Amino acid sequence: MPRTLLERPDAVRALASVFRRRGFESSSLSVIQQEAGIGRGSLYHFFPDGKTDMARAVLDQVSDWFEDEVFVPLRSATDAAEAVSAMTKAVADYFVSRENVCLFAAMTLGEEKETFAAEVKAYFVDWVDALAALLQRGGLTPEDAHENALDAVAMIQGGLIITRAYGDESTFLGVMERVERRLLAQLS
Amino acid sequence: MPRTLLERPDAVRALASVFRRRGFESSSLSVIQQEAGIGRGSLYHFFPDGKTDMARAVLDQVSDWFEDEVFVPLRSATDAAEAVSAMTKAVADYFVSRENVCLFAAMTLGEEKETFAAEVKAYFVDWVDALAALLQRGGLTPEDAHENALDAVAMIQGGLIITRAYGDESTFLGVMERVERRLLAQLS
DNA sequence: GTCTATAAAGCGATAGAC
DNA sequence: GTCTATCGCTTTATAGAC
Repeated sequence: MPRTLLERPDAVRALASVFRRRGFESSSLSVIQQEAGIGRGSLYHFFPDGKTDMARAVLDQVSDWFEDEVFVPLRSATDAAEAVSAMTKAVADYFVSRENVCLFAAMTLGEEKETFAAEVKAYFVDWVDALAALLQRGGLTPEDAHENALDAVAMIQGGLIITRAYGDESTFLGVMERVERRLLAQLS
Repeated sequence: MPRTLLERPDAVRALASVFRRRGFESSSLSVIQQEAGIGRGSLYHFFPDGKTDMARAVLDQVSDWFEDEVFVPLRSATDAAEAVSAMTKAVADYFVSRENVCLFAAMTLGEEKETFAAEVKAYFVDWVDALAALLQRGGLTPEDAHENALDAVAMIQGGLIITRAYGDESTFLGVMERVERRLLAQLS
């Protein structure tokens, strides 16, 4: 008899957690089976093309979250300062609750980097461009807006790396505070 | 007869190049053998404990380079502004000539992250602390110095990620320019 | 939709000749 | 110091019962 009946989105969430904790390449199917609590049969039922399919589904889910919770709010905001604060808060909460790992950043290294190069590029382009457009609406020149947006996203991503190296979550929160402060300073 | 007689440092350099291009976990011994041009027998002669030994040797070599070319100059500098410019130039040249990959950052994810956690932490602590001490000598408060140092290293590391995602080297050079400019602005 | 058993390939590591 | 052959194990993926 089946252990548990699963919805695909639940499976994707469980996979994402395993990939964040162990990395994509060292998450073997045996490990995934154990740590996600999903049998091999179910995995290949939901993801017929195997591990690559699982990675794609996970990246899609992360991408959807950022689209809804970060990029759309940035694009539709009228108050630039308010939108900057909302973004830094949403992003800080997101990564703190997800092992301080950005799966798109992880995909810029290793085996699967060519496979997902287009998706990874789109993620960062969408983020930087949405933030840059907001900063421009807040009064910055196109060049300043783009540079400040790119630097902010870079600082967030680098902050995740250093936070994992330090093993100290407050490091990331400090970085996020200063990202917010620096962006707000540009708007005033 | 032996194909080529190799010195260990040459082998380490070749390994580093393979690890940067393919990542540690997807560099199988067959791949290493082919791309580094070192036979299996030689690899286990130089690195008796296998892949972990190879990774340790590569990280040690990177660490030595940063110690000599970045950390020591930062610690011994008297002119803070000059030292900031020297650091950003050295670091920019280094990563541009090495596939825009920081192997220590790569080791914050995946299989071997526990194995090298201490070395990885030491690398980032040494870098941030050496830069913070310099900024403090340049007139910043201890708190401001440490925050600005950490943010600079984070921006560099995040800049590498976005540069790989964009597939465009000039992105990294732009980030490095602005890291330099921001640090110099603090010193004036 | 989930299970177990198994196939085929690749893995890291070792041994022993040269 | 380098080579090749090989061991034992794990890997991804598949097949077929339930």
